[in-house]
Amino acid sequence: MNSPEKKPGRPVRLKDVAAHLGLSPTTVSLVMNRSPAARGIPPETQDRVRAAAAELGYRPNFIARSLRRQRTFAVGVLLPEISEGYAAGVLAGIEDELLQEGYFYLVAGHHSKPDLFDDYLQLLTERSVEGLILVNTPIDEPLPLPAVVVAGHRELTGVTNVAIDHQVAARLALAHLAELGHRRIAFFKGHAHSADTEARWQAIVAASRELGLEIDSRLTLQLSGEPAGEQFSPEEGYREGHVFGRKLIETGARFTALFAFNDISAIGAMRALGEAGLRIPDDVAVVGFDDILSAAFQNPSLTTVRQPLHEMGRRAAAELLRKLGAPDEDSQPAITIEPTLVVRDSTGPAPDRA
Amino acid sequence: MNSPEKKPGRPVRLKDVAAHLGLSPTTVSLVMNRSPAARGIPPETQDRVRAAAAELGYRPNFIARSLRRQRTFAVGVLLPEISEGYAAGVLAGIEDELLQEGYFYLVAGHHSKPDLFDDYLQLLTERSVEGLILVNTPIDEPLPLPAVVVAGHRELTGVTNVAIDHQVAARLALAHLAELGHRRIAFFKGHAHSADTEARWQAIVAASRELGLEIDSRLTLQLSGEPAGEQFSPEEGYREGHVFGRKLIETGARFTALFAFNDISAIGAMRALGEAGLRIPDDVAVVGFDDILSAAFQNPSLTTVRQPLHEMGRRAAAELLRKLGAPDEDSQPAITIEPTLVVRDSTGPAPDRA
DNA sequence: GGGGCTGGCTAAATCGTTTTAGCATGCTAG
DNA sequence: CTAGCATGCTAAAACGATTTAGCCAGCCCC
Repeated sequence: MNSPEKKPGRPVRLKDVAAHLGLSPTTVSLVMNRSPAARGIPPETQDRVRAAAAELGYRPNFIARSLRRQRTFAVGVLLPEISEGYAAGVLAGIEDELLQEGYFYLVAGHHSKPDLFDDYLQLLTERSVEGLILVNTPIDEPLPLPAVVVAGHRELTGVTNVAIDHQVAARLALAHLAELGHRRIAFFKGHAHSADTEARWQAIVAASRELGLEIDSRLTLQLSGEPAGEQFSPEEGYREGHVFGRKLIETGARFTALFAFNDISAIGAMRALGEAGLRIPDDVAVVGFDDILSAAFQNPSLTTVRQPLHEMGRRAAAELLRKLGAPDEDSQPAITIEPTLVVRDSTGPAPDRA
Repeated sequence: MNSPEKKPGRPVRLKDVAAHLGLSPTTVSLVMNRSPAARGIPPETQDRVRAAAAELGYRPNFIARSLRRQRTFAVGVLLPEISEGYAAGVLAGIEDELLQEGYFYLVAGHHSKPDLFDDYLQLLTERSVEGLILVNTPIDEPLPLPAVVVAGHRELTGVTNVAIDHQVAARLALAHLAELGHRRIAFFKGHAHSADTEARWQAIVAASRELGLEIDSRLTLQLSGEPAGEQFSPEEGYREGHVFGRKLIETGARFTALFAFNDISAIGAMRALGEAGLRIPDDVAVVGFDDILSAAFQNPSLTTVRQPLHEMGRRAAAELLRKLGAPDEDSQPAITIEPTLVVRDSTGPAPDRA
């Protein structure tokens, strides 16, 4: 009733509409596309064309159109693994932006295998995607298409890198702790293979200086993490957090707060601290990073720095579309996104507030 | 060095290869596609063609090929929201299967808005996807393409529904509890809008009968959950679990175990029970459903029924491809997947084991 | 020496659009 | 009366492949 013609017989083509009206395909095409060349076609005819198209249920064939116009309105997305949380969050943002702008995207998960990575790059270009978004995907060669990288590991000329603003992240977390009176803060550094590790640590060092905090190297533990290319396992991270929580206590150095590299290790550490008889947040305050789903469900719930994954995806997609629209302008090398601090129950006043 | 020609100048077309060899495009095409009609072309020429293609870096244009062959090797995926955990898990499975078989997919997240849903269906068909996979997406009209549904809400003729085997799920959980000596078990039923609610409850009733367990209606609470179409919020679910955990205690009816509808509500309930001074698993055993990431990180870690989301996605994709390959055979109306029980620390022997 | 066959290829149509170049027709202006 | 110019359309060539229908040369055989 609501849609005029839904015989699934076979799709109506431009030619059918033209024949039905006794006009040429050219005319119908011009009208349907509101082409400037349709200037010469009187409004009355235009209405007839549109009416017929609607009546017959004409839908232009995107494939044919793509071939002719050399535009696919599709971009390729490369990521390690869809169900990974980080990638899914970013992808959701990418999707929102792209669909809104009339684009679709093709996704390929390379599971961190470099050879698959190249294969998929091939397949995507074969399918004529117009640009690429790489999420958490290391790449050294220059890319054959306009590209934007989220959490890029390396700087590539002409490729925009969308990343979190580590300065802000570090300041948010440390200012929060400092304000609560914490002076002796322990840190988990990221594993060496992660792109974020070094930048974040530099930011922490800088923010500490600003706030007049001293960093005790005995209280700075580096997560070993998974070797690059291995299967990402959250449980591993949790276990390591647990082990490192114990290690912290064993150092004997006094600390009243912990800023972990991510929520997973923070949760592991909370468990270890609890087992050692320390109360959170009364004896030790804990701040995580990422704001994964579990963070809110911990006991106590975890204060953490939230990465706005959705927005990072959106911005990455928007920047790519901008590039596609204006290929000649040179693009900014980086877009940094401001994280936010989600204060929950794992942080409170320092016990030795003097 | 490894790839002969990577001038990004402009892509090499079939015609270029033909010209370079002094042959016709036809010949090159026949050879490249290993078409049966290439029978008449001597191996020597075939080798020359392939060598030239490799040398020039020829990659067939998928768009042109799709237009001519009326095959896109692409399917459309409709889901509520990518970053939703459930959907992401299923999508990862879909992806694995499809990429392996040389297909790509276009995803559209409709955010549970029925009008968006129809729009995207249009857009996907316009892009000539060959089939559809709907994840957790309600639909009443028949679909214009071969389709497979994951967690379908309704039966549709010709559409295969991939779903978890609720019988097995209920038996796994209840047998585990019964074996530990639990007789008085509380239940959280799903909200009325969920497709799984009714099927699962029926299965629970049946399994209880098999195991000789009685269901106490006072201990059976129905989650109100989000109204259909609202934003899915895990925190809501957690809060509701918390409230319902308290309600259970307030009923005054004795129970030694809880089988929740999902992990989120189980986690909320665990918190409430703990706050009421009950120890888990010593006083009350708790079983969840889904095995979300957080389940493993709870204290105590949560025993739960795991839905093999990845496999459900794989099976859905495989079934769709089968349909595409053999459109005439009638397909099975349903594929049920066996869940597994992940035993962790939230379950133990019943306190009143007599 | 001519019909038929085989081997090795190719011309041309086709998929469903977009787009460039231009054709009638009628009116206006000089 | 005719050049010029709108007006309203269309023919045909793309886009880059696949596929059908055949062409031509040479050879065999009777």
